[in-house]
Amino acid sequence: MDEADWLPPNVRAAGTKRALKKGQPLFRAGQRTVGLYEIVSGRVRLVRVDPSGREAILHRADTGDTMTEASLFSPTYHCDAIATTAARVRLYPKAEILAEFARNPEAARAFMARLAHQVMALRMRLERRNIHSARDRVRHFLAVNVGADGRTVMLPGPVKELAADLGLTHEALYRTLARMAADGEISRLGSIIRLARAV
Amino acid sequence: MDEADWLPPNVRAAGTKRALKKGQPLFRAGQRTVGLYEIVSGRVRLVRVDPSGREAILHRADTGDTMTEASLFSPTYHCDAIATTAARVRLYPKAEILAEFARNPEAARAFMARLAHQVMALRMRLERRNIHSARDRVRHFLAVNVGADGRTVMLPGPVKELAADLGLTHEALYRTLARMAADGEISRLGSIIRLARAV
DNA sequence: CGAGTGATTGACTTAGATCAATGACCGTGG
DNA sequence: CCACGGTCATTGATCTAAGTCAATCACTCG
Repeated sequence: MDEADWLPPNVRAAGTKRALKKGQPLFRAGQRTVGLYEIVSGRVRLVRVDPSGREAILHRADTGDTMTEASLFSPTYHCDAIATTAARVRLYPKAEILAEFARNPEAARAFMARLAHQVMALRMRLERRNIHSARDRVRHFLAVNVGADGRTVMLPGPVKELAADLGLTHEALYRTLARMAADGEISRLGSIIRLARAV
Repeated sequence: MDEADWLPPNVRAAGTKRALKKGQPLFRAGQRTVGLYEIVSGRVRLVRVDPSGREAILHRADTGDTMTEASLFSPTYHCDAIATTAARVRLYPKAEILAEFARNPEAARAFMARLAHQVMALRMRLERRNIHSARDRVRHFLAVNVGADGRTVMLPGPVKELAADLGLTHEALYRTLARMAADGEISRLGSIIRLARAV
């Protein structure tokens, strides 16, 4: 279930662990790239620091995520990585990975497939963010995530997390769900949402 | 400058063109996947249609974009593609592409690099959408897109397009830029924005 | 020249952010 | 075994930034 499942065993084996204290940098812009990182625990942010010292967050990687995929194809980092919380990370060395891709086309294929799926998923989330109304954003999420029966959606985590994913405050999401339930559009059983497929 | 520049010549050569009328489907969910599409002109949307018949847009591909990268690794489509406007597309056949990847590691590498960069860019745009304030969203965009001098940002297109990218109405963006200029935070010369690096 | 598009600004409205409070639940350390 | 601190879930009240509607001007293109 891990994000790094797709890695071939010998690359996995070459992984090395490292612990970070909160606020500690993992790497800095300009340094030579070393490989693919997997967040074992904690959270790491990728930031670009502008000359005036302010941070612009490029990405937040959470427990289980991988990051710096693009750095495999670039000699140096273009942003800083800083531990947002205390964190443990695993590094899969660039040389190992690229060598494995060269000698094992199946590994390359798996990586490509993984990246392509990420692109697809990210585009979809971005598209969802183009929807202004909270309710329609929720509808979009539900439509895309219905189970095989076409009526049931299992929330992957707490509602608060979903709210962040949708780009809403948790309050706004609670209210929206409450209103949708009141209108009979959905019904809720904890983290299971059932659509009223009448319409 | 094309989105499909990275394609090796023999795959490019295998491309076949097709014209679509507005509203015409390019493919439907469930059909066998055929390859990578490049939009030569016009616009195509990827949609999932829920049982009640409403569309949830997964992605909008514009002139110059490529789409269906993930379909290279899946036997069937999981959404419909429909021409939003009259459009011309070029299809690079899946078999050609995968064969090329197998025989030419450099092509595979280029594709991986491309996907990895897309993932990075998409994550960043998503991160930007997490910023609620219009002004901070603009600041994020500027910080990430400053030129080498650290002060100048060239807008890639019309302001309206940027607004869409930022997830703002164009009015909101015009106003935000006007206010930032009034406050002396930036100055504008047409599509060139210069930051006042004082702070 | 007129149609179409981008740029810009004004007035008004509203959806969602913010601030705040409460109850349920859960692990855990004394 | 239970009290306490933490997080999630939920709802209320208030405020404001951004959306919506609308108008004007400049510009380009056939």
